[in-house]
Amino acid sequence: MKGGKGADGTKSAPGLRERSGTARPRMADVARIAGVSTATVSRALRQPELVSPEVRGKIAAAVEHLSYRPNLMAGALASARSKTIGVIIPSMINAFFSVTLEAIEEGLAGAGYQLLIGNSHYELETEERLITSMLAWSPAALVVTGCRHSRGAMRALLDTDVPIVEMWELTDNPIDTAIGFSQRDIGVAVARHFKERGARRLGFVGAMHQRDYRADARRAGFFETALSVGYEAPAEVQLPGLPTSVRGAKAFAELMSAHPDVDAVLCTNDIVALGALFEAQRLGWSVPERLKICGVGDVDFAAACEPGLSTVSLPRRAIGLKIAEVLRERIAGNLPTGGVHDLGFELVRRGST
Amino acid sequence: MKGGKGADGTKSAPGLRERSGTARPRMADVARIAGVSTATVSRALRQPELVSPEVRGKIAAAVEHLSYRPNLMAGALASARSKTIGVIIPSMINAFFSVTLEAIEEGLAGAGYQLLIGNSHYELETEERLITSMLAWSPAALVVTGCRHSRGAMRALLDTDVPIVEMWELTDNPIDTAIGFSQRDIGVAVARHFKERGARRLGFVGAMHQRDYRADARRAGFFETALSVGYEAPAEVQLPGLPTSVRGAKAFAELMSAHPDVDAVLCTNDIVALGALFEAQRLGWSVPERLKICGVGDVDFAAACEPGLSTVSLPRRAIGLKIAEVLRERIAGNLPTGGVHDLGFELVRRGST
DNA sequence: GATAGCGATGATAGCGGTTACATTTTCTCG
DNA sequence: CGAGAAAATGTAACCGCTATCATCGCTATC
Repeated sequence: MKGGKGADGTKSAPGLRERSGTARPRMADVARIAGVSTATVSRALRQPELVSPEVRGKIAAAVEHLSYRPNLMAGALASARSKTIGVIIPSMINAFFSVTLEAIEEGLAGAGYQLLIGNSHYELETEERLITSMLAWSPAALVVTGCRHSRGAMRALLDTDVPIVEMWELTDNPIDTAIGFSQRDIGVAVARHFKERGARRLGFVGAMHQRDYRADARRAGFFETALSVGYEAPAEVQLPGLPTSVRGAKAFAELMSAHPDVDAVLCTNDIVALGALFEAQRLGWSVPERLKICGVGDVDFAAACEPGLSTVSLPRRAIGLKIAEVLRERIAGNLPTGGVHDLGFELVRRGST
Repeated sequence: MKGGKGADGTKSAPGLRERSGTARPRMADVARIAGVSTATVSRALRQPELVSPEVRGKIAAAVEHLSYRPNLMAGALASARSKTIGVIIPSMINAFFSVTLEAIEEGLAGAGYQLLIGNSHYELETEERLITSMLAWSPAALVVTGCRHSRGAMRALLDTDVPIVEMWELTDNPIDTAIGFSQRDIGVAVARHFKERGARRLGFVGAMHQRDYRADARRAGFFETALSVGYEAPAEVQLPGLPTSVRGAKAFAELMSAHPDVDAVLCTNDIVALGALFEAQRLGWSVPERLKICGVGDVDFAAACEPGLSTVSLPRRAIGLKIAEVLRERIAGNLPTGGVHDLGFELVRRGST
């Protein structure tokens, strides 16, 4: 029964290491019952081909009988490697990262890996803390979001033998392996798209200006391209706080009232864009005729609204699967060298542009 | 520099346990430099008040100098407890669980805990596998979603001393602690709400009928209450596969074409409901006059669309914070006994009903 | 028939900490 | 000032498993 339930009055002296009635079986117990040494049990469990079928059978029976589960920490300590993958993302709420996370998990769970997840909250210092504390678990690999890190984090990442993957961004100079796409080029592509669609004056709704530097890269690409194809600098407004639809709607309204000549708006992500889209409808601007709206992310939802939201589809799932693939190779030792994998993105044109 | 980068031609024999140039410092190194025993170092690190300030200073200096990080696995093995919290959720993509996850993390990260996350994909067998493998890490606590488990999982959960929290659901008979709300009552509340609003004939759009039994409990509450307040059994359609907006729109259209008399629809969640809402607009049904639509979850987005989506707001964040709170107490040993915490939900009426 | 070769298994030293217990140092106070 | 208690530190036995190396039969080889 559950320990710790006070009702029985058993005051368990804190700190006293007591084995409750049925102790969790150890490998030694299995070995004893099967009549072999622990070394053989260990082998039978991790490299069965080294053990004779007969003994293997006895061990399996003992394991079954005791319902033995190896203590992974002991194993990890002894072998100096654990079946754990550390993943650091800047936000758990952001559905984009969740999809990537799920894909990593799918690609690796079968091989018995567990995901150790950390949330950096878009803060480089928090990321550094997480990196060092995750490395203290000797994970089989560590996945971080982005290619920009604090000095301390950089040192820790370069200094370890754990395979490192930087995701959701590209760089010429990866610590080890980078898997993602060019954030900047997204801005470029949308600006060009607006041009093609005949927009006259561009606008931009951003968020977390100083913290989310990936979003900032998109913005930079958008602004530079706008200028280079003949626009004046896009009108801009930044959301206070996290990007939500409600805030997006409000910010969009401000943008349009300050710059009524704007006729094409890029929003930092789809959530914001959808807020803007609805606000536009409420305000009576016809989309896409009078006003074009484009988001980033291609959330499930963008395809369902009316008009459909044009957006940039990101390889969120592909990133995760690729990470899993690379990591499997990497851990198996086949792929000693890192590299950069550009998974691209896709501008999905729907009704809103 | 990074190990494993092939360029230098160093073929590192696999399996050979080699220390790269600068070995990771061990506690013994710190002890030597500080001129004390490892026991003292260990104490200085985890119960500083037991060590004299002077020695503490020397140790801190040595730690700093070597940039020593304790090997958490060794510590966990020796102390039979790890600063790890296992959390099993049925889906990582589902934003609801993500919010709870983030809240758990927020409430616990400060205390140095790491989240070990598993995805059960709404499968009880997968959950069982995850439970046993997570328990093999001796986590400080284990959080599972829901109160229904396979026999094997149940046995494992009852048999361990690790504190267990069942979340997102209530039960009269928790394994240890349950923190959530009544799924069934949500269905009840929405049925009553429709009645109050004068609906004549109810409809229901569901998903994952056989897998997501929590959604099923909502459905049951809705159907039973519908009957008990005088409706005939709601017209129903089930989505094939995961609940998405696009599928929701389609299923909703089917429902309405098969049962044109339906004038109030409960959708299993907001994503589906929003698909339905837009489809309704496309089809020219006026909302809420001709047709009322209600979702579940209160996603950010539900407040932004036009008309606003009526929905049931779930205590997603509150659940996570409560879990963190209970766990902190629990781990500190103050709160030996479990219990059931009903965090309730709230029907949020917006324009769509 | 002695020897090498090979597969299967056992013995055992760690992995890097934690902690019960022993020991030493420092107070406290009659 | 010395005894006893309290505080600070050291000693060493684990935690439970992995991995190296030694050992033990047996068969293949000359």
